[in-house]
Amino acid sequence: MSEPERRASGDRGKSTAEKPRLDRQRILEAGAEFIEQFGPRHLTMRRLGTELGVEAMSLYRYIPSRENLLDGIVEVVIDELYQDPEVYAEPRHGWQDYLLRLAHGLRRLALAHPQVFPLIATRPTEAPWVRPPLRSLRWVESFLKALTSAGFSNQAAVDAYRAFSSFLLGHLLLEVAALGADVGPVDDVEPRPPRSTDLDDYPLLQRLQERLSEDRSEQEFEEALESLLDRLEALQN
Amino acid sequence: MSEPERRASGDRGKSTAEKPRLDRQRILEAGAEFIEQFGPRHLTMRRLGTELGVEAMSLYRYIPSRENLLDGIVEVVIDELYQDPEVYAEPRHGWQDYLLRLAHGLRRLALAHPQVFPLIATRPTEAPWVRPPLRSLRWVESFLKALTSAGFSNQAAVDAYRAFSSFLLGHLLLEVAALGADVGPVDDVEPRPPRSTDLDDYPLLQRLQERLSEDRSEQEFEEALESLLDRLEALQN
DNA sequence: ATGCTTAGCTTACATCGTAAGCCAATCCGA
DNA sequence: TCGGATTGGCTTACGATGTAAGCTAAGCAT
Repeated sequence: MSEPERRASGDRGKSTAEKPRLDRQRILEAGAEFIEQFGPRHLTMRRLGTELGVEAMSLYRYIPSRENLLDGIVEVVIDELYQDPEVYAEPRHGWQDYLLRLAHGLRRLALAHPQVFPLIATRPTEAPWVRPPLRSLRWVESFLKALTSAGFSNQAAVDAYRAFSSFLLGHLLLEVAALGADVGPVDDVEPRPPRSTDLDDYPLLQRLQERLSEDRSEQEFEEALESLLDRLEALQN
Repeated sequence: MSEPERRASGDRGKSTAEKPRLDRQRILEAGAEFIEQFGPRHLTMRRLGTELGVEAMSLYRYIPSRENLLDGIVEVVIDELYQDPEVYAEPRHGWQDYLLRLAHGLRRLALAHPQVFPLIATRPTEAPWVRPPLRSLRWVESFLKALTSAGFSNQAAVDAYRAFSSFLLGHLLLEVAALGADVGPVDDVEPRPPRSTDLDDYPLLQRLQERLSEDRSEQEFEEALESLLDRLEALQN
């Protein structure tokens, strides 16, 4: 009424626009920020709406559901790992260097987003053999490539991927929990129907899918346990 | 009206009573069972009520809130570890034996309750230095006693506790997730105000509380990472 | 008998996710 | 220039949820 037309004049958006228009990316980023500030539990459609100066239902033009919103937020945050110059950079100095960078990158990510990290760590992944927190097909492919091309057998590379995931998950989840993050059941999700993924862009994944799907949890557990005991032995006395 | 008095006659309850009366324990057990069957996401006060043949609000006479209900369920399930004869039994054959039993006991527990385990793993603990999944004061005390009396220094015992927790959490959480359990944010919780706990019964905890509260995540991470890399090196070629 | 206590029920409310439909502003082809 | 189509956000509405408040009937002790 009183306000002279807001979002005025023909110059579309780009200018000083105090209300830059809604779009999926903006929503996801706002969501990530919101969670970091208040914890996932407080992220509701209505609150995120008001945060963006908009009604809750407006979000649904860009986001099909709250579940999908959370998935999107996780993706957005994970994507930072690609922008991390310390991590991205072809494995120049051997696989150990690669794994070190990756581990440190993920730790940095977790510490930078302690509230989002539990989502990264516990939300179902797009395929059952993709394990958090290294939860994108791209990273799995990258991981397997680094190891196999360093002389690991396929099986060994897969085993390494699993061991690496378990290690990161356990340590980082406990570390952010200690920071007071809302680790605890954040939000419940139905086990997802395995969205049959397109592996065209991921040759290694395609080739190793079978092996990746095998259940070797028992052996993995026993081996890691034994190795842990060895390590602890060194602490004795 | 028509029904001739149910829960009849003076013989109080013990008999054939098809409606055995409500009490906290019974509610928690029903809750655990319910979660195991349908996943935590579907556990609502009303549904648990009907499960017990009772209105939702009746539960509140025994349970202050849903949060507390989940806590109780976790406790009930964890308590099974004490009943496990493979685990409980004073550390007869040295600390390694003790840790092996404990690890296997927890794994058994996780596999027996894949839907509850994520709660065990991610719900906030009663003190910040109690780390899931070994999340009861009793177990921490027991753990520290086993190690210190086997010659570990206090610091070493604490370090061992942390390494052990991370190991179990990572491996077991991923293992039950692979079983299709609702790992993903199950239910969100406010970080709990550290309920100042009574440590009178736990002399070691009392003595080591300071050390247990120190933040050594960086070192722990680096050491475990290095050890993991060593282990993976053996897989190469 | 009388009043107290107990255990479960009824009602009510705020908040949530989201389905359905509305409406004004913009865009586009004539 | 215009008039329909499209777009983007809003309004309303519904069922589910956790839980506060108060009720009531059965059993108890006096």
